[in-house]
Order: sequence, then C-alpha cells, then structure tokens
Amino acid sequence: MVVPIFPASPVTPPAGGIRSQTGADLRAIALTQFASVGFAATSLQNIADIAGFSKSSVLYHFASKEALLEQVLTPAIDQLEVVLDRFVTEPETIATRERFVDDFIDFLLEFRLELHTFINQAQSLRGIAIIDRAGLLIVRLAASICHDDASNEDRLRFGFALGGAAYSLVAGMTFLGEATLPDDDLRPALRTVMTELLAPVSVHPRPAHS
Amino acid sequence: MVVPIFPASPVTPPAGGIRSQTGADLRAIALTQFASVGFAATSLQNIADIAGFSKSSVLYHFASKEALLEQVLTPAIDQLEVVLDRFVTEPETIATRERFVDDFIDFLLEFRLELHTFINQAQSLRGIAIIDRAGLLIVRLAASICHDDASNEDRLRFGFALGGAAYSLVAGMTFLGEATLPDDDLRPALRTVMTELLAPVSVHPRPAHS
DNA sequence: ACAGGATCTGACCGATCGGTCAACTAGCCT
DNA sequence: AGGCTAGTTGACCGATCGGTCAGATCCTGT
Repeated sequence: MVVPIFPASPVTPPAGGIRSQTGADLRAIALTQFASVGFAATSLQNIADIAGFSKSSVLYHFASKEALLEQVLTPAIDQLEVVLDRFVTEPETIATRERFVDDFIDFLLEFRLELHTFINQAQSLRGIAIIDRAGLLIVRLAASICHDDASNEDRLRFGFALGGAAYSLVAGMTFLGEATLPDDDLRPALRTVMTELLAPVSVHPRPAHS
Repeated sequence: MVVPIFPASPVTPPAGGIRSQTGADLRAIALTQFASVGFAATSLQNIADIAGFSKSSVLYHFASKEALLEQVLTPAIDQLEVVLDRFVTEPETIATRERFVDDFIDFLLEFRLELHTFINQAQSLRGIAIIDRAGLLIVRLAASICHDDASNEDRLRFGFALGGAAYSLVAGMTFLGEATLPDDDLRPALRTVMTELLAPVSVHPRPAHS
C-alpha cells in the first residue's frame, strides 16, 4: 500500500550519518496520510500502525507531530524556492517563461503530495513555520507570474493552475480514470494545459471536439 | 468574523414549520469552519463557541457531527444534480455546452464553500452518504463533459476546472488579492477561464501579455 | 565479556473528542 | 394555574488525542 522511497540507501548506514531508513519510511507514510486524509485527521497512532511501529517510536524519530510535518514538506518547499528563484533571476522572455512551466511541471510531478498537502490545508495549519514559508512563496510566485497590471482573468488562471494541479494530480485521478496515468503520459498533457494557463502569449488553438 | 446568511427570515417562525433560525446559523457557521479548517479539525465545541451556544445545544439541533455535515452540504449537491441533469438531458451543441458553463458558474459562486469542502475532503470523508453521493455526481459530470474518446488533455482540463475553481474561489483569494473580488467582477473572468477549460470549441484567443 | 549508544516499547498523563442524559427555562394553549 | 413542548445547559461518559518517561532490547566497538 505504501510506496517508500529509497534514495540510494547505503547498505550500512554510517552510524548516524544520514537519516535513518526508519525515519524515511515514516516520512513517506506520513506524507501519504497528510495528503489523503489531512494533517488534523491523521494521528500518530495511525502512522505508527501503518509503519508497524509503536507511537512512541514515531515520537523518538520526530520531536512532535508538527516537526514531522515540517520534515515531510521541507524538501518540496526548498525545491519550489529553487524553481521560483531561477525564474525571477532571469529577464522575462517567452523562452524563460516556457522553461519555468517545464520546471514547474517537474516540481509538480515530483512533489504532488506535498503540494496537495500545503495547498489545501494551509488555512488550518497557519502558524506552523514551514506552512507560512510556503504561503509566502506562493505569494511571490503569484506576483512573479501575474504582474501589477495583470487582468482578473490572468490572476484567476494562476489560481486555477495551482489548485487545479494539486487536485488533478492527487484526488482528481480517483474520479476521472481509475487507473492513474504514468507520468510520461501525463507530462505532455500537463504541459499543454499549464502553458495555456500560465504562458498566455503562446496559446495553441485546439481543434473542435470530436 | 462569521457571516451568517439570512434567507428571507420570517419574523415569527410558524411554530416548527420551517427550519429554525438557530439551525440556519449553526449550518452557516459549520460550513465556514468545514471549508476553512476541515471537517476533522472542526469540533462541535468550536462551532458552539462561535455561535454562542453550548455544545449540547448544537447536538440538540443536529443528531451528530456527520448529520450536521450532511445538512450543510445537501443543498449544494441537490443543485449540482439539477445543473448536471439539465445538461445531459438536452442534445449536446455548442449552445448547450456554453449554457452549462453559465449554470455551473452560478453554482460555483453560490456554493463555493460547499464545493471546496467536498472536493478537498472527499477522500477522508468516504463512507458518509452525502459525500459518496457527491462523488458519484462528479464521476457523472466527468463522463458527460469528457466523452469516451476524450484526450488526456481534456480530462486534465476538467480536473483543473473543478479543483481550480474550488481553490481559487475560497483559499486562492487569500494569496492573490487580499481584497476578494465582488462576484460581479469575478463572473466574466470566471466565464472566460472556465470556457477555455470546458468548452474547447470556442476558445477565444487572448492578446499577448502586456 | 562488557559498556554504551541507538532504537523501540508499554504505561501513563492531561486535554479534548463526539455523544448521552436529566434538569431547567420560557412560551403557549386550555 | 397547570401541562405541554421546544430550546438550552452542565455534568458526565468512554475513547482517543499528542506527548513524557523509565526501562527493555539490540547492535557495535573495545
């Protein structure tokens, strides 16, 4: 049920050097739970049961439930910051905006569960450091994509791109196709739709339906 | 903080005829809480405190927390069913599809909090009757908008329309403009974006940005 | 063999959860 | 006045919450 991630795990962990494998498992389990049933509705006991550990063991690896959330979301927020900084650093051209779309899609596909978590629960988790940091990043992102003179439509398109991606890549697939598309099939379609929403200068007209 | 809705309240409630004013207040408060912090994170005590009543009083008006959720969401689901039935009944033309978009936008604006609640929390609330009913409606909606031969892009557009609207109309505005747009300013922009996503035959090319 | 650190666990804590219940109040009809 | 009903409340219940703590266990370096 749970798909843990093994980032080049060494056979012999060098005595407390890198994060423990157990910790990585717990983070992966916590992420799926936070994204699917929500942070508030996920109990430490719940995570422990899935992982096959006791609740005390979870609290040995993470100081608190909030600390677990922070460690779960931090890599995604770091990567989003990288993508955004790369975009705002360079002069804005059609090419850089299109490359931003590609960077952003890579981010979406890699961190879809993290995005879904902090997009749809930011309201209730306000005050937690990583959530507030993510919120500021979203504001910066909106300001970079939509200029001061942006129309209501363009601001709305940005919101649709963000909320639509978070929904479609996680919950939406439950409704649409039962079998989730592999990422390689998803990417070109995602690129088309995201480009329509975020890169208005290069809208490709589509043929009429059927 | 809370903005209750008073739908043509009679001065003298006809002795148990219509729903009580207190019940309507509680439903409105519960809706804002469910939509903003989530069903699981909203306690009956929380609702009672905002309303100025005791928790026991809330449980006098509603048999349980789940029953409260059902009564809160039912009007929205009923209306969504009306909009969908109207669309699938008629032969599909460009005109009917565009009118569906208008109907759907009316639905979005009137029931944005309800939509946000069951779109973003359906996973964790599975098993509750009204949520399952809403889920089936969404599947029917997807099947009606996207035909069997619909491309991945079109299915993705439908997901973006649904998730994007739920996000943009509730949480998104917190990030974008601090001051929420009045509905009359929002509607034309919403119509443009939703039409691009849901009515592919009538995409209006947009002028290049700035 | 031994020591020591890392890991894991059950018992336990106060707080809060959703929900039940008996009692109280206030209006309304006869 | 007396009874009926709707509305409201505090006391209380078992369950679960996040979190603490004192050990048990296991592995490794010496």
